[in-house]
Amino acid sequence: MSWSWDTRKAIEELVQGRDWTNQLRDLLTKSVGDESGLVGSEDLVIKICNTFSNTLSILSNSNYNHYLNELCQKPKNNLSCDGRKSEDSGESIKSSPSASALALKDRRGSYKRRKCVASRTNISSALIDDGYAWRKYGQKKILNANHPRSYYRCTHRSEQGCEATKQVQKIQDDPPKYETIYSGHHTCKNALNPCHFFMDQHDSSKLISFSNQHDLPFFSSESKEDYKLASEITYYNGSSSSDYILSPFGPSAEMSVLSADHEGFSGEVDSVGGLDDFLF
DNA sequence: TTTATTTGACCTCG
DNA sequence: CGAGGTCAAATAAA
Repeated sequence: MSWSWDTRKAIEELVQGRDWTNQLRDLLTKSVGDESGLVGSEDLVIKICNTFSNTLSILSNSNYNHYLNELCQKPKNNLSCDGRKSEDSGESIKSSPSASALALKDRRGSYKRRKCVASRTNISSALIDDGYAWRKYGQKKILNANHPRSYYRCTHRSEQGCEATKQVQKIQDDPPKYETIYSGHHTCKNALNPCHFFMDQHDSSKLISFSNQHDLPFFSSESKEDYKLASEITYYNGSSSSDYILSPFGPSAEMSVLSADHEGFSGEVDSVGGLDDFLF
C-alpha cells in the first residue's frame, strides 16, 4: 500500500497525539493529590493540540479538504436526548394486503435510488449514539447476512430538509460488531450535540477544539437501548483515493480509518491490517 | 392524539 | 431478474 507523504505525515502526527494523550491520561491519573502531574500535563495539552492542528493542516491541503469543510459546517449545539432506536424486534401482526394496499401502487416509487453518494462507515463493538436524532424508515434482510439492515433518516428531514441517512447492521455476533454507514450530512439545527472537533477555516493555527467532552457521542448512552462503550473503526468513502488513519483516541477506542473508495467499502479490513506499523 | 416503528409492497439498478 | 433501498399503512408507544 502506498501513501502520499501527506498521508504518512498525518498518520504520524495522530499516532504522536495519541501517545501524548495516553501520557496525559497517566499524568492526570497520577495528579490526583499530586500537584507535579498537573504541571507536566499543561505542556502535554499544548503538544496534543498542536498535533491535531498539524494533522488537520495537512488534511486541509489534501484531498480530504472537502470532508473537513463538511465537518466544520456541522452544527455544534445543544443537548437533548431523544434518540429513539429500535433493532429487530418481534413480529407485528399485519393485516393482510387488501384492496387498499393495492391502491398504493400508483403512489409509490417516486424516489430515486442513491448512487455513488459519499459515505462513512463506522464499525463498533456496540450500538453507538452519534448524537443525532434518527427515524427508522425501513429494515431489510440482506443476502448472506445473518442480521437485517436497518435504515434511518434524520428526524428533521421533513421540517428542515436534512438529507442525512444511516444504515445500521449487526455484522458479527461474538463479540458483537455493528456496521453503521452514514450518507449525506446533517443540515438540521436540532442535532443532539454531536461530538466533533471543528476547524476555524480562517485561522488554521488554532483550528481545533473539542466540544463538551462529556457529551462525546461515542461514549454516551442512548435511550431505550443499552448503548455501551464501544470501540470502533470508521471508514470514509469519498471521492479521493488513499487511505487514512485518524485518531486512535485513548485505550478504549481502537482506531478510525479514512478510506476513499468509490465502489463501496472494498479493502477496508486490509487497510486496517496495513497500518500495523502505527498500532500497538 | 401525536409521534415513532414495523413490515410488506414497490421501485431502481446492476 | 434479484438485491437492496424506500414508501406508507398499520401498529405501538408516549
